[in-house]
Amino acid sequence: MATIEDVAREAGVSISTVSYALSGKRSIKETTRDRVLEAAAKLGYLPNASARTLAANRSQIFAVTAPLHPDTDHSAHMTFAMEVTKAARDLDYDTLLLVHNDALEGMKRSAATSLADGIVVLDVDAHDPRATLARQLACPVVFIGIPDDTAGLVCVDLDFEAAAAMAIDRLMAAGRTRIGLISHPEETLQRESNFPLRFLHGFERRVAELGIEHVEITPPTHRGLEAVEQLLETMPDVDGLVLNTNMDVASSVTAALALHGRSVPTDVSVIAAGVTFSTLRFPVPLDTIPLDAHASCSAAVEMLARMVETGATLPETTLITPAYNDHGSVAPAYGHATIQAR
Amino acid sequence: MATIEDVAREAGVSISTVSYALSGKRSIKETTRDRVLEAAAKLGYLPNASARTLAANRSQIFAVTAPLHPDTDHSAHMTFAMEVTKAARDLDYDTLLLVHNDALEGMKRSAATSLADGIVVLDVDAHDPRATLARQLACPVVFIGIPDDTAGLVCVDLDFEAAAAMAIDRLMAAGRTRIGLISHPEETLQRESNFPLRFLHGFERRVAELGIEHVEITPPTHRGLEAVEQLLETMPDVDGLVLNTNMDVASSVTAALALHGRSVPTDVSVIAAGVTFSTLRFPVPLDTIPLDAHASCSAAVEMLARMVETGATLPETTLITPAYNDHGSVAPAYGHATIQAR
DNA sequence: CTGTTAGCGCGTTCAT
DNA sequence: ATGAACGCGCTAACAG
Repeated sequence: MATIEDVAREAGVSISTVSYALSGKRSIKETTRDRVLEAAAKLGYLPNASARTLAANRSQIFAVTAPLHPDTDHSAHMTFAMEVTKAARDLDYDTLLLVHNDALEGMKRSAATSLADGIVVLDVDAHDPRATLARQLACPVVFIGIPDDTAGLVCVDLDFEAAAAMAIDRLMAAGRTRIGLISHPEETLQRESNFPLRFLHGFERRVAELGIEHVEITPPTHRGLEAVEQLLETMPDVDGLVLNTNMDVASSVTAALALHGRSVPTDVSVIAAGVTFSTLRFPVPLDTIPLDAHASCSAAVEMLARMVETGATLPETTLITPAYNDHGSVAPAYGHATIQAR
Repeated sequence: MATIEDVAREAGVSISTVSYALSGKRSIKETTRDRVLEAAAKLGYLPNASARTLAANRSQIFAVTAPLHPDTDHSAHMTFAMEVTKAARDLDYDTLLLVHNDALEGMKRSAATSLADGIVVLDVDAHDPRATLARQLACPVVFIGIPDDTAGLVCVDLDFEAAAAMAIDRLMAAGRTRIGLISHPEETLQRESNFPLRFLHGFERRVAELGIEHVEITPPTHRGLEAVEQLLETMPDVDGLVLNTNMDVASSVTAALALHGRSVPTDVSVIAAGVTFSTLRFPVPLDTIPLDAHASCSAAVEMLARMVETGATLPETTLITPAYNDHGSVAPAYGHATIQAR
């Protein structure tokens, strides 16, 4: 590969002129800059990554820890990893993938060896050991997801509690007063994956505030039919349903309800909330309060870059306000005046 | 962070002694080595990644290009990315994720800047532009998957043609003579994703050799029910079925068949072939010819490491022999003597 | 068996 | 506006 020296010789200038011409960190006369740029293009010059890192004390690499659990929703997982990577590239960073059994050691290693300039933590549990570690590391860390104790951490995520409340309010506004929630499987809650818990809390708080009849289902598996049957057993006259589940469950709920004589949205109005997938291709599309991976990831990555580049200290927690996408799966209850929900 | 010089001072030896004591690249007296190791541990010393890379001309990083298409099976995709990363860690390499819109440019960049020592290419198409690029790069590249033109490339993958033949032979051995194949959706074949094509070829060649009645379904969507209905329309008396699909389709096939009065394995014997998922938790587990991500990825990564470390030139194509996992979804046809299939 | 030292390629300070 | 030179932290060739 061509080195900066080759470019300097080709352009008939000194090494530092090349460096500055390319980085723009100080002004270079128009004509000489052009000559340098031309020479660099001609030689296909790209600065050696490690030399640049060593000299600048910056690797332009973020490490990403994304543990894979048996109950992990691969699709959501992949979406987040990809969105982080894309957002990072936009800011001229590459991303290093840290795997599960290497999560803690990997974080330490990439910080201690200056492999990475910053770390992105995905799929956060309530008592995530990576939170403890992050507090000890000199290296900037951003969590996409929110552990119970956020002291000294920088976290970004959808406001799941607000999303749950929003779902309930929408159903209420349509006159739905017997509301079910199908949540993530027991296994996921057991390990204290935190966003389903936060959604649950938001749900419970809002139904308590409003004094609504409700029931929560945490199915033992990721199967929609079982969940619906369990729901109907507990609350046969359910008329509003909130889904905080993966796509498999959500996509089969309408059919499962039909199997038991309930139509969507007339008998049961349904909202999918805090989900990464689109329901537009479902036989019956569902109103959705999206978990927007792009929004979370680009916000997180931008914060991380700012911490790395300016040494900024950022607010502990950034909650993303939920949005509502109406696809017609919520209808006024029989005899209920239509209320403009907003 | 502590540097190698700190360790040298702490241990009372020279810098190079520390380097050699830690790398083991030349013999050091037992007692001094111990002193060095102790000092390093005490200071929590880890060599600076970029300094090491610059000096050794080796980054211990592999780049992984894993494009995400609209029809991508996220689960399989994630599995492969993770397996590559794990296998790489086992050999002391980290992995850098290259995203789709950055695939070609990312490969060039990570090679030209010496960011990566090698590149792993996933999800290979028949006419993959990354193949052309790989031939021009000085950097070692391994394909997990096989493009049409493998000249000058190193490729590893399951022998999908043999897997298809094996599936047919098993069904034949059970006296099944009217065989259906449910393949990947049209969209996937359109973009010439190569492993479904290779499976199709293997299937077609084998049925031609044996003169078997057969039908191939490439469903427009990823839905099992439609695929089965299409199959039964074309071949109502199908008695053997090969599934080269994603998990969603495979998991719903048994129910779809039941809906149309066919039982597994009696009426229709079923084999899932070239699939990454397990069918053990299906209501009716299926005989499986697995696409073993772990096997492919660790083989590929080991080859890549060998190319990087020894400069070895490796055979173009390594096909992994398919295995057969019997779970009872293939039964002898009525009136057919049981034949020992092996 | 161990120490000395010359780079690896680039960013940046200090001169000019 | 430009150039010379130092140093980032480490590996490996060379010298003993």
